[in-house]
Amino acid sequence: MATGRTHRPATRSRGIPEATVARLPLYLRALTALSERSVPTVSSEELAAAAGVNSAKLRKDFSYLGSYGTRGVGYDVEYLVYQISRELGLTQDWPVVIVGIGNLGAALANYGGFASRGFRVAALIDADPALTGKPVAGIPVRHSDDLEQAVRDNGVSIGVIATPAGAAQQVCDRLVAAGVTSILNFAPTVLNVPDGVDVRKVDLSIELQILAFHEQRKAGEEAAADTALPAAAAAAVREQSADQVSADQGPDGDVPAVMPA
Amino acid sequence: MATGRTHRPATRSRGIPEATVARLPLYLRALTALSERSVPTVSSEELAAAAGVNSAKLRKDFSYLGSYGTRGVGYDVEYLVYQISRELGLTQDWPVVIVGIGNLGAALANYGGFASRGFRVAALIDADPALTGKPVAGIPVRHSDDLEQAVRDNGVSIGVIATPAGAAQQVCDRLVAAGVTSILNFAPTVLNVPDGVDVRKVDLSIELQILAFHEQRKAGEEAAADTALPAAAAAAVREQSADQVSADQGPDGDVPAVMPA
DNA sequence: ATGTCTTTGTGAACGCGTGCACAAAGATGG
DNA sequence: CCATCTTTGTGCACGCGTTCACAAAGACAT
Repeated sequence: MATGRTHRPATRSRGIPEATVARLPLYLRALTALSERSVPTVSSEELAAAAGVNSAKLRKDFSYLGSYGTRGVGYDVEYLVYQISRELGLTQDWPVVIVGIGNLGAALANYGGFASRGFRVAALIDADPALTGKPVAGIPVRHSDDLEQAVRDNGVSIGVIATPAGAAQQVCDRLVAAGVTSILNFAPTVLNVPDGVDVRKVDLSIELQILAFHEQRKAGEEAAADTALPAAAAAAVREQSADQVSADQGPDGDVPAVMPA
Repeated sequence: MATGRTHRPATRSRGIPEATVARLPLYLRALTALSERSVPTVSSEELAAAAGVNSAKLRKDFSYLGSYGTRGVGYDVEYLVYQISRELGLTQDWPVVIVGIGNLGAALANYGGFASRGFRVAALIDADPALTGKPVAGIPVRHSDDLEQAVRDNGVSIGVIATPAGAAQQVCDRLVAAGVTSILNFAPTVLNVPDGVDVRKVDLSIELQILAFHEQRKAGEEAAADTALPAAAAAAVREQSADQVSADQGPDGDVPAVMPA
């Protein structure tokens, strides 16, 4: 989900399809669970069920990494965990900086999944001077002025933006200028970044709207009638409802934002 | 991102492609911003730039909704806001229940974007008796025992799961049994749901891992050398690194979880 | 009215991702 | 050592989504 200005050709780095990369963490999670139960091997069928995917798809995904299975037996769990971890770059340490320590930012800082798998919260940044120095999840919050310093000192290449939408682009620019090349964006805005910088978007509002769409479809097919409402009626309803919509809209574009695409 | 057991054929309800539905909220956000600035019309080119997509794609997306543009002029902003809102089902009220009021659940409850666009937090649920009755974002937390009651009384059809992974499936089952047919899942688990129930997954850990993958690619192509490491060396490194990986893994599968797929 | 200019709406081609179905590979038992 | 059985790895076809490129439609000026 790179949202850059220029079109990025679905980064198939070294031949591994983007869709496959997106599923590797899923496999890894399932494999880790098996590993903890000391299960030595799994078949593609079993693992696929655990990961919630098709077994043929899983086998094809693994085939991009190499031939790590044994026919008639399945895959060695420990070995596969290692291979996928290495492929995802999880065998190294990834210092991360979180900008915007509001409700969401604090939740992220406290997120346990952060610490595991090689991700380490190197710094917390917030523009509010009242927060400066206060520890969140055991890490003292630093002021925005220290952003560049924090990024450079820790060799941070991954930044998380959890600020209000209005500040997101500016924060993004500063992160990128300081050397960050991957951004996880929770602010409800489209970020413009130069080539070579990856952006992934997480937007709760969008997720809910998509669910609402399907919910509406499920709830009433009888509403399909006024979908094809005549032009005259549509024009009539236009002003009335447009006002109504924007009226109770609230400050949507300014909330801290929450989720993925 | 329906993660059900059975394969769901990419729900193209009434002919609107899933990919288009996922972009509609993006357009809506851009249009709302224009509306607030009292801009009367936009061309597909301008709007596409604001939403960060290709203009041809945007036009095709809109063509699925109908012919709402005027050639030589563009699209009427207010009218389009209304049409998209209606298509997404945002003209009606959507009561939502949030289960699991930890760091993340609380952040979600406080999320401003919730209130706008027709989403209303109808109830907060948590298993911890210590939280029961305490207000979060102005809404008193109710105990898990009240889950079914809360869903039924409010006519909730959308549920948000922000519990630890271990509790997610059980909570999911109860939500579904109580009548919920759309679920936004923040727990790092694959949820099994019956047909007709939509699940969207939001998983911070996965997003970070995907970023790490690309980051690794960017950082070193010289590491490509040991990618094709000989079988012997691979086998040797196997145990060592496998142990290492699972050792500093931490309780990953149990954290409250955070994001999308 | 007529011509020009802008912008939409869409036909068609292309590429990626998915899933089927099967051959090859290896384990296992006799 | 051979036969059988299991499970991987993949060739192939299909369908969705994206993009190009252009004809049709309307605005606007003369």
